[in-house]
Amino acid sequence: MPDIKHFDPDAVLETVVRLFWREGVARTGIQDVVTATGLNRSSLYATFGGKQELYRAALRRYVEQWSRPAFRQLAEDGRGLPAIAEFFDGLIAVRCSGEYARWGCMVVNAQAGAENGDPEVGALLDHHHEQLRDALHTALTGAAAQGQLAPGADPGSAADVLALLAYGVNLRSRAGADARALKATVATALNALGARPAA
Amino acid sequence: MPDIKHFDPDAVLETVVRLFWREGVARTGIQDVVTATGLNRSSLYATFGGKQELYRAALRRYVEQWSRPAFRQLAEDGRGLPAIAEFFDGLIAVRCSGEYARWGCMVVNAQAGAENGDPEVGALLDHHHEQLRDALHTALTGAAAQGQLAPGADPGSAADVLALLAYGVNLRSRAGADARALKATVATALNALGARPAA
DNA sequence: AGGATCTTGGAATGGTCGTTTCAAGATAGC
DNA sequence: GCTATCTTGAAACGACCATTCCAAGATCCT
Repeated sequence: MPDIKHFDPDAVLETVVRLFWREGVARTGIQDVVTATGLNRSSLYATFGGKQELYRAALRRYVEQWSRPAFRQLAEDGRGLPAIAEFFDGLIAVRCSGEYARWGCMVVNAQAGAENGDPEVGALLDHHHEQLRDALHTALTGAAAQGQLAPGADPGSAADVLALLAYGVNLRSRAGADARALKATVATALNALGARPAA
Repeated sequence: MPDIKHFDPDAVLETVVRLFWREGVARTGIQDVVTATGLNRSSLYATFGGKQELYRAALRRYVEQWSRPAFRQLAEDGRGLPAIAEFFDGLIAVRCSGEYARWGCMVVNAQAGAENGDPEVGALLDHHHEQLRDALHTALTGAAAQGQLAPGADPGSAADVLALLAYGVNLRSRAGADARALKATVATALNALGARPAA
């Protein structure tokens, strides 16, 4: 009976993610979405609802597609500090080179851009932070169990430090920070956490 | 011959700083500025120019009034790590309590909000980062001279770490992070940098 | 094939944006 | 007090904003 959609909503949302991620929600108009996706306003509104709903969907997709896999891999990698180093290496690589260079982290961008007021977005930001911290905490607990941490170092506190450090990386990368400099900075932090009495 | 201004441009700019700081430039309309300052559009445009120029002026004033004094005090305090701890304590206090609680840092907000494209704003962000890093570097050099750092720790690299940490504090505070948690996190980082072989 | 039901295209909506314009008001020198 | 020069108030500007509406087109079921 009914007609069927003449486009792939998932592919459209992917395009929308990139728009909001790179430009921010404030600087992206519906006209920009229409132009970038190729579909028209009617289909857009019928499929996703208004702009804010579309932004929320894009933010959810970003977390699902980018943050979650990275967090999962970090938490499931049992090597300890090397796993954390690899996590940051991957982060810096995405942030400073390739297609998404200088785009920063869409979640971090949302956090500072005052683009909220939307309670659902706020909750997502908090949840994202918790997930990051938990993944780091898991990896650091493994590191401690393998004797990779300085004696007396608390994995929980160290996870907090590294989470804030990750935010710093995301922020500075959007401003065009150098990948090598960021890597060196992260290495210094990891080294400090892992420092122990000279044997 | 001419008439004289019927208001104090400096007081007006102070009001504008608070508006842009708290709400962000995207969510603040000229009408909001007019309402908050009490003066009308003609005087606004005649005195400051357009919105972007007004935002730049407000950003400059913020750096001058908030960042610069804090950086100066940090750099001129010769105590080393205690000076850095006090810097972060003051930062967290402003970010989490009092009139400016949950406002974040106006410069950091500008960085993530993608509110640039304006090269002058971009240059200001870079300059701000450099100033923060330099102040931390100076304080850390003093700390190293007093034997407060872990052996082999490089003040330059440590300054990079703490600068990114400060960005993290500014970001999370805007999302409502707890002051005590932030203090504990900073303490962990400082302790890690200062850790040395058990004597 | 017929008809019900959804999608699509494109114009149109009211609202808000930043900015401009211009007459009226205020000041300082003559 | 008169005039030149700036400031102030308030209305008005065109452009863009997110959103809605409706006729036309496409699809599936019977």
